[in-house]
Amino acid sequence: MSALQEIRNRFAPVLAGLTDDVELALSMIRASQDSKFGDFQANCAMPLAKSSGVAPRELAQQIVELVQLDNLCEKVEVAGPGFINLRLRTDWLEQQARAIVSDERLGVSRVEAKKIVIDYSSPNVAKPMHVGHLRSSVIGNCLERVLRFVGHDVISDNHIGDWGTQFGMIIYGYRHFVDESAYRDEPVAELARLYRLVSQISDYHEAGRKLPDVEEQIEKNGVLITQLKSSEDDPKKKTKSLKKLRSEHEGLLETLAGLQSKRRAVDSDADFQKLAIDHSDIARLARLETAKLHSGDEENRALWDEFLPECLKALDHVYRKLGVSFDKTLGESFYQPMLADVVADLKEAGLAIESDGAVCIFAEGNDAPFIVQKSDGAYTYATTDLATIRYRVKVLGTQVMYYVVDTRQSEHFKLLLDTARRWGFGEIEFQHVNFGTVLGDDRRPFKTRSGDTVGLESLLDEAVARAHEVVVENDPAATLDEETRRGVAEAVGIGGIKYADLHHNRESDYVFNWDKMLAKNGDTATYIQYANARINGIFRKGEIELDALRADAGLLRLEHDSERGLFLQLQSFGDALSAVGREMRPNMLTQFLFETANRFSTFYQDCPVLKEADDAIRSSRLLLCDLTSRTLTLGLSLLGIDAPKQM
RNA sequence: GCGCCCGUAGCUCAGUCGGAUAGAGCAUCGGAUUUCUAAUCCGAGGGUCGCAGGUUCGAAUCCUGCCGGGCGUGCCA
Repeated sequence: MSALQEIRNRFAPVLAGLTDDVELALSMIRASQDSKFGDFQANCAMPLAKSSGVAPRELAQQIVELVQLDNLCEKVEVAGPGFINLRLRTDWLEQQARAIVSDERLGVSRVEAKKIVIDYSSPNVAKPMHVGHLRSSVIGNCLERVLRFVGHDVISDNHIGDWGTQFGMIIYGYRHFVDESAYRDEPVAELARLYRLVSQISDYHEAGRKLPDVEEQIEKNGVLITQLKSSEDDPKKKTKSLKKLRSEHEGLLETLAGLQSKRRAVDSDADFQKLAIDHSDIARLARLETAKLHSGDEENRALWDEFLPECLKALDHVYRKLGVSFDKTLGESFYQPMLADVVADLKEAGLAIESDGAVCIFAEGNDAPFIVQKSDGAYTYATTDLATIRYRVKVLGTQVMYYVVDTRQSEHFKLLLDTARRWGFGEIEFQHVNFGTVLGDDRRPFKTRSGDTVGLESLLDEAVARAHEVVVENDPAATLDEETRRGVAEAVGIGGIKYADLHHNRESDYVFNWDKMLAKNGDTATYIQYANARINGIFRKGEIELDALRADAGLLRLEHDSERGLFLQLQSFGDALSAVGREMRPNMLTQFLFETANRFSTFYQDCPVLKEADDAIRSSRLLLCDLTSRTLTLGLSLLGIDAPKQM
């Protein structure tokens, strides 16, 4: 049990006599932000004073006198308007260490288990994964690990898009453009090429159709701007409309550039151009192939059966590099047979009605409908999502569902979850665990120089390659062999990418920056990994037997400020993890680990370990090192990051 | 038009059920090393928390208005 939990337990009976909402009052006991106020502070006296009619400081004093803290805290002060400042007795802290040293879970207790499905990553198969899939995969995987560690019964589910329009495109491509030998050698690469080819031709024609429109709009827009400039409107209003028009203008120019580049990609190559012209109706025909697949056409179904395993293999390849795996991979195709029944059920329940030929669900206070069947009879992802919810609850027995999905889909999830509640799943706890966009230096969504989305696999490879350079640079004496170096590069590279993502508040957009994520200093994975490597360096150099050390461990001695500060941090590991699980925020774990590594580095500077002459102090420090290493290693592993023993 | 989100140090960001003098990293400047790995440590400077009101003992945090930016918005997922 952490010190914070212990303090809260001591306060609970006293606060129960003062308020109905003890939990709320207890949540106001927290670690002090400044050590001069002690280790912990209770801020509950001020708000409680209001209802009880006693002066806050006086109430704080009364609470202090009633709470049984004798063996726990050394001094208790009432300060300011009614803060209660607590400082732990060092001998109490030293006692705690015993329990943690012998506990594999490092003193982190388990919560009451809930059956949770966490839905993340969810790429479309047959298209290469890109940087947009990074956040969902990394955040989702971290939360999965944390939730499981704190004791929940977790199922991770990769809800892949394996039944969508991309298969029509691949089928069309396969029928017309396949390179047989390339397909035999590397089916996935060939399928990806076919997908890209078909979408390029399709985009080419679409761009051709749209170009005149966009050009016309730009012209109109230009005229509007000129007119507005010379108009006699209220100047404030004028500036505002002008600004809006200009930003629209910029948007249009960007669209125009995009369309022109799609045209150029084809026109610049005479053969390609000819091919495109020969397949001018490609978009419609590809859609037709999709429709045939969905309506049970045998040939298309056979092709789908042939392609899908290859696509899954390609995904696995990336997931292996990323260190991510799933309990289930139940994609759109899995739910496809259930969709008709879902719509029928929704209609019967009186939730879904027909509107403009589509079957829609309207939510109160929302204009946009939730469309579960399009006017052409096809189902949508909304239908699939509802079928998924029903399956997860009825078949898997799920109590909690988390969706780790881009924040731009908030509207969809709002409607989905509202519908689910009205459909009879009101008892289920749903949360859209939303996240922001990965941006480039230009603050636009992260793209390559040529404007393409960044492939996830190449991104990971580049991270490892860059990390390898850093490893070599930092090991001029070549004390590490090449295999070790590669292992470190992998841990540092992949870890760097993951950490950069996880240490931001997940709801914020963030700017992708190579130098920062692989930097040796600062709030990075490397810094934390390095702290751990140094600890293991001590063990290696001192030839320390860890099992023996733990077995005949004496008391931890926390005499030096940096020893005490480090252990105080270590014993709050469980507090950090429960915060992550409660808020679904991995950055609360990265923050904990950074702070831990930081305090270790200070301790390392201040307190010699192997060189310490006093045996008791020496072994106490070794034990502290061991606890730190175990905490860092476990903490990093919950982020999905490796912790090399040497680097 | 409507809806949602954001605006914190030169830069990148924490700060989420209101709490003490608003924090970190980078960058800048200064200091520490015959090292238990300097991929380190210690210190300094740097802020009208977009603006203006309001609620409160107390506001970066809650409410209102304004300014600036992003995203979404009926048959794509």
